[in-house]
Amino acid sequence: MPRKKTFTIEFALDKAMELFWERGYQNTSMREIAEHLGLSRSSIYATFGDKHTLFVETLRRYGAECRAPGLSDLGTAASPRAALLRVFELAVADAGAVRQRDHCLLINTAMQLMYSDPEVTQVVESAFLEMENSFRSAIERAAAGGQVAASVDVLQTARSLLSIYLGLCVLIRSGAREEVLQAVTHQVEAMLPAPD
Amino acid sequence: MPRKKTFTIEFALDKAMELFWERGYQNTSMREIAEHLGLSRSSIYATFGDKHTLFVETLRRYGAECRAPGLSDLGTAASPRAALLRVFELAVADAGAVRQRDHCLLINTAMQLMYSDPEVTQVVESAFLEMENSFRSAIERAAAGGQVAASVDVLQTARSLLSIYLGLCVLIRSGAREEVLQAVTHQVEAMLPAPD
DNA sequence: CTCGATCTGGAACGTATGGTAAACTATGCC
DNA sequence: GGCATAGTTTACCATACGTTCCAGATCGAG
Repeated sequence: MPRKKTFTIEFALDKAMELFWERGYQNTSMREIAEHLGLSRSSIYATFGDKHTLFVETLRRYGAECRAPGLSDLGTAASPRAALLRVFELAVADAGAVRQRDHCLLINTAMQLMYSDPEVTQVVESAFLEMENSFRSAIERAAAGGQVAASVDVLQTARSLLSIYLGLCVLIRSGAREEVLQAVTHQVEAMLPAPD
Repeated sequence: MPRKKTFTIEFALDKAMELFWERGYQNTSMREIAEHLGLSRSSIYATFGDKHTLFVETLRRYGAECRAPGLSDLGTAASPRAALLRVFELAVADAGAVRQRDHCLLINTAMQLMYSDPEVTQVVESAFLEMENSFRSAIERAAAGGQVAASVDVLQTARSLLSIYLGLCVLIRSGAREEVLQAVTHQVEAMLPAPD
């Protein structure tokens, strides 16, 4: 039987993600990844094939594991409305802490690789759809629980929240001031009014 | 006196912008730009210095000339509220026509070049601020004219519209379905309610 | 027309990149 | 302890990029 790998695939993907995350696809070279990983390039090529599939793999893992902070709680939280607000507050709060690292690799990718890359396009599209659905079901639960008024259009609000969230990520990345980000979260609150 | 240039700087910037616009900074080579422009590289280098300053120049021109379609009407339109809605409707309408070309070079840039490029950062920041101000004054005028309720928080709404607009651009770029984009524009309408 | 300044085009340079081939090394079974 | 198998490494290749250099073309002034 042969030699064993000195690293796990998950470890490699996480490390690669760190670089893709803050530098983007084009700005990250395989040499940098290899160095960051403490391996030589050939090992990475032997494991993942080429840069593009490594990136897609990374993207899939990101989609499965991370996504927006707080998003995974939407389905289970006792208070769906509070959980919704928390998604936006977390984004804003983390923005102050780590400015350089964008909080949505997906958006980053959407803007960079959509030029003729159907594989990436599909991952991004389905991720956005999943976010929309998470928002939608949380709003539905909140409405059912009497936390938000029944008058809110569930689908329209879910899709608008998605748009606002994506815009928020862009603003964070571009170094927008705290007040701007706060204004957006307040607007999200206003979009989920309590029943009369 | 010497020979005259066979092209104007404005023409060159416009042509270069077309490529940067739909391909991004990293994905556009000076060779492609030269070919697209019908010139040789030396002429471009002689005129603009290097790729980075050419891009910054392009970005400044874009900021000054284009920006979001319909945005320039915000200050002068007879009906500020209609003009506001038009900004979003135009973005959605153009999305169907030319899917590949993003409708905001600035966002594209924000996501790609913010990594350690202070010059670009400043252009993007001030452009976003200007958009925010355009929204704000339009909302103020609409409120003064009785087109929207006095109860809307002007600044908060302006900043939220900015976030929604940026998110809309991301969604368009990622190939979102028409219904999603429509939902967002309807939400914008709802954010600018008529007075009771 | 001549001269000098400027522009243009193409060749060339240095570098960095994604990717590959072959040598080397460790593992587990006989 | 050999030996096959697979992982790791070193060195290399071809390519594409940003940029520069130089010869030739083109214009205006005298």
